[in-house]
Amino acid sequence: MSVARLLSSSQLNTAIVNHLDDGRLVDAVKLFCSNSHLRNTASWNLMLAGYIRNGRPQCARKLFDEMPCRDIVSWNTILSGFRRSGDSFMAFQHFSTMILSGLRPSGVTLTTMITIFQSSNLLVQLHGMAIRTGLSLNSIVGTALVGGYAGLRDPIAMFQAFKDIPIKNSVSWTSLMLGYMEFGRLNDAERVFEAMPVKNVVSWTAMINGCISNGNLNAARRYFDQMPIRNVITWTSMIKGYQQNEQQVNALNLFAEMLRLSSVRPNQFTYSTVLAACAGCCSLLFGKSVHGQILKSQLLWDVILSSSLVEMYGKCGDVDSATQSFESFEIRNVVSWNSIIGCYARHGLSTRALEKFKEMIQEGVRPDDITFVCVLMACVHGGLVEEGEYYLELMEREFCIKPRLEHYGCMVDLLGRAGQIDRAEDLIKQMPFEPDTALWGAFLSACGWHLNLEHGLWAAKAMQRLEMDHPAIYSMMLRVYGERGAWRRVNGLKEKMEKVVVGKQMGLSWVDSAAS
DNA sequence: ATAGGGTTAG
Repeated sequence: MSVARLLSSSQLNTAIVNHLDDGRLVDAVKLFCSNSHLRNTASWNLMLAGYIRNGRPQCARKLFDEMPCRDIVSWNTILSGFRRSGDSFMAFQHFSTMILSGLRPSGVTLTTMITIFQSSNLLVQLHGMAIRTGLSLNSIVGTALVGGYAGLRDPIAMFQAFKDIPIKNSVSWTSLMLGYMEFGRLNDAERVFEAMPVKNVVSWTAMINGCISNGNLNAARRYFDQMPIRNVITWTSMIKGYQQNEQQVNALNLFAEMLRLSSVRPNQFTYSTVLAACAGCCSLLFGKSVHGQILKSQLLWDVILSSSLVEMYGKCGDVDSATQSFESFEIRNVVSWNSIIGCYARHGLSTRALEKFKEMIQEGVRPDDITFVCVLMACVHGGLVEEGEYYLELMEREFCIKPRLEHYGCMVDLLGRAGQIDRAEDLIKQMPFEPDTALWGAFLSACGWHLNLEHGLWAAKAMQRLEMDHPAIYSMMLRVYGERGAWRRVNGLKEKMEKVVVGKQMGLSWVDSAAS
């Protein structure tokens, strides 16, 4: 760093801005500290914003408390910091202090507060304050109110807030459209979109995402094809739309089309979506090629992108590459750990999965509910009944995670496979959830495997009452009756099977389908 | 210097 002598406040501030824009927070701090004689309020505000932009809310607060004098920008900046860190209580407290100190809120203040307290009753108070101070005439404040009332699930107030915006631009229109999308009112959203005088890429993309979140993939694709200009966010949204609707091949085709026919280049967001699509259809070939593309593109491996890669290799059955990827990334979080533990669990490497879990705890990463699904899955595949019971108890006692239906499902599977049908049934009876089809299926398979007619029938009847169906019902019964030589009942069941299961997905293996 | 609309993982 050069040590040129700074002569004025504006020189100091320009130098701070340059450092912050280059992401050199430390240098900005040094400059700020070593030039205390040149500091003005703007210098303090710049540092405040710098800390917040770099995700250091605690430093920002300390600086804010030490400031000799605070102007409206200082208050607005610290409020935006509380928004970033999701601390609405502190935001409210500081806002009150500011008002009580006699400082008048600006449009920025109200906009920030509105976005923090959208979907809270405080919104109405803020709206009132905006009207009293005349700040509701500010288009940005008005647009924030539209989003706020959407969050409050009040379509009438939302539309009124929109009408009250004196000069509506495409941001205001898009907010209104998104509001209707959130209400599931696709027709109203489309009407607003049609009426929008100027549409840009963002409005089009918002429209596409709205269609997707309302489950209308075809409409989304129509808008996608219709729009004049698509950017990387548009492409990623559409690809993600296919991916989350289990249309992995369409997702991958669209990605290929993006590379081939457009000049838009993928980013981290695109790649993590595409990797999820590869994982979803177990396409190791495509996944490896995407991995190569990412390496060539020199993109940064953020924690999301890297865990998508681990997940892709894990789901595509390449355990070694999953391991290698996981170990090679410095930044890891719960999701990355879950991906690798889940990978080992799925592939029957129970010991390795449980070792990874212990390693994760040692590294101080806090497990979540999904971690324990993976851990229990590992116990199921290894037949580790005692370990499973231990972890089920551990998750609640040590980590305050209440077992969900999925965890109970694993336990039923675990006990059932071990032949402890009675205990599995006890667990079903005492758990605080209604069993789903998957859980009954696991239980029934266990009954079939262990020739336990009594419990199997109990489960089959329960499923019938709930109008659930599962191939395991029939295979269990076939097994049980067949084993007992009750061939007449087997034949009856086969007829029933044909009636009930025809047209639905049967539990046929590839060999069965080829044989028939 | 601070504010409003669109994208990512299990």
